[in-house]
Amino acid sequence: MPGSAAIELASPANRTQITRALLRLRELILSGEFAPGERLSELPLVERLGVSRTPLRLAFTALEHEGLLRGLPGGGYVVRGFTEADLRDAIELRGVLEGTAARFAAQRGSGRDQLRTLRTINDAIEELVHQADYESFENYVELNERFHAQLLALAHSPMLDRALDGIVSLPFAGPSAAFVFTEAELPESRDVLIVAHYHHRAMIEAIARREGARAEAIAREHALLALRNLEIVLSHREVLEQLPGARLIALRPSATEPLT
Amino acid sequence: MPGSAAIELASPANRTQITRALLRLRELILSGEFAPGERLSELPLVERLGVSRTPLRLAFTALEHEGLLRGLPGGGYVVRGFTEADLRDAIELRGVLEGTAARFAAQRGSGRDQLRTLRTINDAIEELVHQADYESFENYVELNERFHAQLLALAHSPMLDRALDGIVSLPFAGPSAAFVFTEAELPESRDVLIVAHYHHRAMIEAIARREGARAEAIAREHALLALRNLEIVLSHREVLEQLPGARLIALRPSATEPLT
DNA sequence: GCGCCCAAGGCTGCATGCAACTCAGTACTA
DNA sequence: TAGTACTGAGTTGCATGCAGCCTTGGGCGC
Repeated sequence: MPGSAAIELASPANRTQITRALLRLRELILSGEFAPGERLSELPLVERLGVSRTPLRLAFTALEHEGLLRGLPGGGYVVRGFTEADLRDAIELRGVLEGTAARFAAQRGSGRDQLRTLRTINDAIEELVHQADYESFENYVELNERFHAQLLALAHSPMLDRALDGIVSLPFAGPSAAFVFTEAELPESRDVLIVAHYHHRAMIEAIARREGARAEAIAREHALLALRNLEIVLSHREVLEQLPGARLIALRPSATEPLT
Repeated sequence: MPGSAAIELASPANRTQITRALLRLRELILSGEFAPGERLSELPLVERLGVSRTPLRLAFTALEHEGLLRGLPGGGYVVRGFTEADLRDAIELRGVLEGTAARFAAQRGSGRDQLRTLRTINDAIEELVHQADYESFENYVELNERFHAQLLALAHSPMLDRALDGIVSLPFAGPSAAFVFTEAELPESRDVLIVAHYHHRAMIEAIARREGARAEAIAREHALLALRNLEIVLSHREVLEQLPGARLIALRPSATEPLT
């Protein structure tokens, strides 16, 4: 579940009623339990989630800032829907921001051992790229997330962390979200992983050589790879269903099943 | 007060107790009433703001997401401080995102009349650039904000809006924040306005010609202008005081007044 | 004298009652 | 028939009481 661990913000302590409500509610929304635009009333959810209205409201506001809910002028919240254009923009924005992270990393080039960590992660990825079993894939996703997290760490910019959080918290915009289709063993899957791994290597090289502009360009192109994945997913409806929050996406009429 | 109107999010209706608490509390924080790292307790603020604990807490969470407060693991909130590096990064990130907005505008080039609106705003700015009185300056700031808002509108990207909101909501990162020093009539002020206006014109031209890369580069450089302003402000402590949220900034020792 | 433990105060997390607001449906009037 | 005003249900906004947590200070034991 990408993005679920993104905005923890741990404002009040964890394992509170707020956290309970937040996790459960986010799960319900991403599972498509509510239709986009549907209003979420407090009282029905109170008994459904087993928390009282106060923490539930705080969970609402958290989800609003996270982008999954939208506040109504007269009070109350509705589930937010996304268009295909939103998905594309979110992914491209992630590319822009990760590109900035890569550039910062190259320009500032502080942590020598931090860069080594990045290399270590990527070496581990290399061993998985050519494997086809499901477990390897799960490991790949895990390592891929760590790679991107480490890249961000190399940038040494809390402000950049914040900005990227706002994008990655969306269910489909994380660095691994679009890989879901690989699970379905679509034929295009293998090559994408190889290219992605090449991007990682090139990025590391550019950062090590302090080639900021190149590092930025590669990171952007790397995200566009996810965009390509998304196009594939959008054209395979049976795979799309596995994408978290798929029910929140308003498909273009052309991609929609005919009205029966 | 840049950024104060940024995240309205109008979640619950306006003119509520939450809004009252939010506006007043933000004002108090930006005015430097609380030191960075200082803990904000609910009860003292309840009597000070005249609202009860419930809306106050919601205001806390809003300010946390806005970036002015930080939640403690054990509960409670502290005022967040910023380093000079944070300021620089925030401004540079605004440049990156506004650059993306300009590129989107160039690539998508939808609204012909929207672009005309941008031109109209900039024509109005042109008449003010060479005036020196205070009223003109206020109008300039107003028009400058509108220019940047309109540029964002041209991008037609709600996701981009969101990302930029997260940056601009910071008190010193808005497109006009660094212009405060002009009020103090520092000698460098005039030329900056002229260059900024040139950037605006070049941006419009690039967008009209669908030159995405150029539009992006100009917008980035345009933000770096604010960065230069910031450097000037940071070296004039008497002007710095006028920057909203100045008391939240941890100055480098070199720029700090000697320990007396 | 130093360190640990205990207790008390203060603070936040949570639940719930009350009030005000919004919206929908209906009936009445022009 | 169309428009308006009213009423009612449902919902959210707000305040406050209570309970549990963390912190801090003092006292006691080693």
